[in-house]
Amino acid sequence: MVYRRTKKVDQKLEARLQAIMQAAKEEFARHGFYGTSVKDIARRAGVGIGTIYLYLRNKEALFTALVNEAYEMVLERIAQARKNTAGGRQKLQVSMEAALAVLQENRDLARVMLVQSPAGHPAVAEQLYDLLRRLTQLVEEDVLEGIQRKELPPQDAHVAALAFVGTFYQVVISWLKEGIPSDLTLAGKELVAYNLRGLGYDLEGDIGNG
Amino acid sequence: MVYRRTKKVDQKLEARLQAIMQAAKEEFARHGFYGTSVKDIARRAGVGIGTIYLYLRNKEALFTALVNEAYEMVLERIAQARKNTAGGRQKLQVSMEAALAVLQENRDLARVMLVQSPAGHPAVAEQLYDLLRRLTQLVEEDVLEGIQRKELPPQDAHVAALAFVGTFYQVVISWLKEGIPSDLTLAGKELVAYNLRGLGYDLEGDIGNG
Amino acid sequence: MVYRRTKKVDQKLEARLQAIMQAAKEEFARHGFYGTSVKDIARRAGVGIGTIYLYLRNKEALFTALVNEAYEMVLERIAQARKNTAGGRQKLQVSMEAALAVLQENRDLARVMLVQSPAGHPAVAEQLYDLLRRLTQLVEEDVLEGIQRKELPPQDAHVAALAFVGTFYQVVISWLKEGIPSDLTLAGKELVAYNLRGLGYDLEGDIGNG
Amino acid sequence: MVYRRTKKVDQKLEARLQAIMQAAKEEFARHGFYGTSVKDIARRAGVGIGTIYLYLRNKEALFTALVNEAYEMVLERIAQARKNTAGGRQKLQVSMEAALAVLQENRDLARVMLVQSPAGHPAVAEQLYDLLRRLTQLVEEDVLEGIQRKELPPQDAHVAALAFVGTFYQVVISWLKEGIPSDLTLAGKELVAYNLRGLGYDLEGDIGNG
DNA sequence: CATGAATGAGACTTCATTCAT
DNA sequence: GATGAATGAAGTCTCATTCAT
Repeated sequence: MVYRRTKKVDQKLEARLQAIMQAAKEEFARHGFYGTSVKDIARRAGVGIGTIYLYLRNKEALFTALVNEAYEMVLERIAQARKNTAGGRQKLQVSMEAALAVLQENRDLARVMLVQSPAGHPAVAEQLYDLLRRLTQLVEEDVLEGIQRKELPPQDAHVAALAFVGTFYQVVISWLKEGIPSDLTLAGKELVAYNLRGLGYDLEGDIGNG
Repeated sequence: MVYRRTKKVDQKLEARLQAIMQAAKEEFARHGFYGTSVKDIARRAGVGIGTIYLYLRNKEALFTALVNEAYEMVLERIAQARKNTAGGRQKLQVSMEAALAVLQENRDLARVMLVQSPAGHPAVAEQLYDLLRRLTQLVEEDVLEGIQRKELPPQDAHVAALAFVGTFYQVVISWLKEGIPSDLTLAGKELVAYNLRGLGYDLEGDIGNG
Repeated sequence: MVYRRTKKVDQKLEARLQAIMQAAKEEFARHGFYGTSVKDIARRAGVGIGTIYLYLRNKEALFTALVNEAYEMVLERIAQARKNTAGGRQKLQVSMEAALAVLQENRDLARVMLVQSPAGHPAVAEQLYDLLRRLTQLVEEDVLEGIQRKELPPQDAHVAALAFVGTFYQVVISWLKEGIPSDLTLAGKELVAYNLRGLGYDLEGDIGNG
Repeated sequence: MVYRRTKKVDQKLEARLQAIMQAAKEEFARHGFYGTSVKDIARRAGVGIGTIYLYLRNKEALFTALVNEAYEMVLERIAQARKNTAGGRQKLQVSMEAALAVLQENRDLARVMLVQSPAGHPAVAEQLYDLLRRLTQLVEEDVLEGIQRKELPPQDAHVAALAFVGTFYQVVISWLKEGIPSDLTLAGKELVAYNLRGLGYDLEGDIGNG
């Protein structure tokens, strides 16, 4: 009798993987990479230790997978938002809002990626920096475009982009660690203004129109 | 003659402590807290393992001491700079310049504190956040003062302060990890402009005067 | 089929725990607490080092468990013997015999408890003294009863009880360390006579009847 | 100029050795062999660590020396007492009293020898057993003599001697650890009676005459 | 003679990963 | 597929002993 991979079996496997990922997310978010043992994750996921190794190569791969999940989630959400938007300034604005929204919706994942990630294996930390690099690049392109169109004064676009991303990073970290600001979306409005001003956009009379 | 604590002996002890701290700084900067073993540090410092424990209580204390060194260096340098300066905007400007200068002069220490610190024991990571908190508070006070004096438009001073600090954090991280911008002091000029604009200062005609 | 806790598995686990306890018993009996490393025990038990920590919290717990085992064995055996006996003198007599019998049957355990125990952690040494205290108290009660019934002359019951217990302690130690007397049970007969006389019982014509 | 070993120098050396021995006595008495570090002893003696090694080969030798001191003190005191005494029974009696007296006068030393000694290196523990062996032998000879003279009933003299010594051992341990009996000399009277009766001496009308 | 800084062997313990069931 | 008992490498830290000062 041949073993047949039925849809039901597939679903069960998928569910199990999700349970593991969810458990890992919660444990890593709270105790970091080194403070979390594989046993902890297995217990929380309600599976055996060995089972985890059926789904993930090792502990580092598990951590990497989570960071990657957050990574792609953020980028995709931003891409989605930009697709339906035209104009450098608008693009920047919707990007910021999208990023904050997705992080607010996935607090544990955000914590893993932004707070705990640097604590993991260097290779894992690299992922976070890669994300920040891509975000920075995105912003840099918009800034360059703005400069070209004379919407923005001449400036070092790379430094500006880093500063831009940095404002978000810091606010999100504070939100994750201190709970302040309590509402990321609200704080986002302020951030948008800060950064657009910072870049040199003329906001006369239209703050908050976005 | 009995063993006497001569000036020469004292110097040697001090030198040895410095050798250990320096070795630790380099190892931690490169491999992080968990990626560095006490043995590694001992070897690099050219001392026995046990020797390290004559100077520091344990591995965590060694790490803490380094972060603390950076911490105090940064704060003191900023305090010094502010002491001889009047005016909210000027104070912010010299603070930024002082912070960047001291970090540029102590790259390994900066790396330990900013990049590797979150990876250490939670207690150690807390130190970094404490520094960032204090810097944020400093900025927040200046911002509030600016708003009161009508030099700045009304805004959420806390979010603004976080954003302000975030721009520096991100630029410094990039400098530490990518080497870009290559010159922190130069980038500082851009950052100053970005943040003063972001806060809402009117920079007409005087960008770069600081 | 999933991993199931079958009877066979349980037996194996129990056997392994016993192997570890037995190995520890032998090593501790010969080399004491500080003279025995966990590695030694693991090697003798034929298991990995880490395995020991699956069964016992740490080295001290392993030692404590052994002393406790001996402790309870002795007390239970004495309680058993006294349950079926009436009369102060008879109770003392069967207690002595029971104690000697159980020690003779568990030589390594006796060695761990009586010879090596004081060498372990202070907390562990305390267990031995606790046992001796309880035995002394038991005897003291019997002595007081005998005095009340005028079967014994007035005397310091506590000192008498200590002396009583001391005779056994010393003989057992000699047996453990020198092998003399070779037969504890036989020596017991002499000890019984010695102590009953010492306490002041009138043994005229009935020595050895017990 | 030749260095001359004056009496004054000799005295100073002797005093230093005594300070070390005294410090060691106190530390070992309280914390045992493994619980006491050479540094502890040096600090208490008010000398440098290295100085200890000028007087004693190593830590074990220091401990051994102390046990030996107690050892010889006890034996010598007993010998002294027996020298001026005739008669088996009297000899036993004065021996007991001498032993208790010397222990009472040297509580720390007693603690090192009786309580902490088994905790030290096996070689050190051996010394204690050696002392007990010699005491036992002494008693055994007296008992044999008593039997020969028909002052004592026939019995296993070795077991009797062990029992005899054991009563003292236990009472002294209790005194050292619990402080009960509070007065060793007083308890000694009871012990003497216990043991003489235990051996089979006829004490009619003369208890306490010794 | 005296000192105490320096050393490193060795002890305990943890935990990621494997594999027989 | 699923499990968790078993493993042992590797890490941190202690402390008896040495030796330059």
